[in-house]
Amino acid sequence: MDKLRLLSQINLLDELPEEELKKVDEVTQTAPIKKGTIILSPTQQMRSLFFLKKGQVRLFKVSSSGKEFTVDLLSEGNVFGETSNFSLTESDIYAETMVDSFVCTLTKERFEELLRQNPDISLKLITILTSKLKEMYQITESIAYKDVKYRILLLFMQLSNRFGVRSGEWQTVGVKITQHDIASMIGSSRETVSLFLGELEKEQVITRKPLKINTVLAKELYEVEEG
DNA sequence: GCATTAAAGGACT
DNA sequence: AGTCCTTTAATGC
Repeated sequence: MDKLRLLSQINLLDELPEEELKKVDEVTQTAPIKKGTIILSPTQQMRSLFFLKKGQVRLFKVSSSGKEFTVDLLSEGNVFGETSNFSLTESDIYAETMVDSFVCTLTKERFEELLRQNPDISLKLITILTSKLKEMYQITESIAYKDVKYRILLLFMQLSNRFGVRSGEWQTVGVKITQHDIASMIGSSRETVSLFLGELEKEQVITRKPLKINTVLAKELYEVEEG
């Protein structure tokens, strides 16, 4: 596995010149991690940041009654805790690999050093965090005021914009996701998600295998329900 | 309008 | 074969 090439695929780092990339490479360690592994939990806090080189990771919280709320999905090229660990507060967040993955670790100190030396990376990090914040605002608002069908569409639009591939009016969602995952991201239940996915498929707003969303039809549905 | 429960079928390893 | 994922229907808030 070409470590350097994988590093250059980290979206935060892709603007780094080669020599800087090599420096980063020297202070990081890459490890293969099997699907379903908890790599971060409230009880085993790490003082490092993670670069997800390959695979998919889910960040989630667990309520006192044992229910999971998924905060974020991460795909190849993402850094975490972009959203959790890097903020000073120790948070009760779990990170679990959803597929077999390659994760590389970087100490917080090294990462901060990297930011100081490369203002462009800092700016890019702000951009990433800002757009994530915007997404979270949308999701929380939709949980307060919108129905489940709307929330599913909103989620798909967000995932699709971040991870998907566009071809005309159709966009792939771009991540491997179960109905339980969806439910845990929009504050719903698996069964209800199943019901509405069925409806959305009949209405031809989405397709499954592969999971795609028709952005035009989705937007129409937004407007109807916003009125 | 949706969660919950239950029950059963399908898919993955 | 066993676990995980999905679907469907009934019930009640």
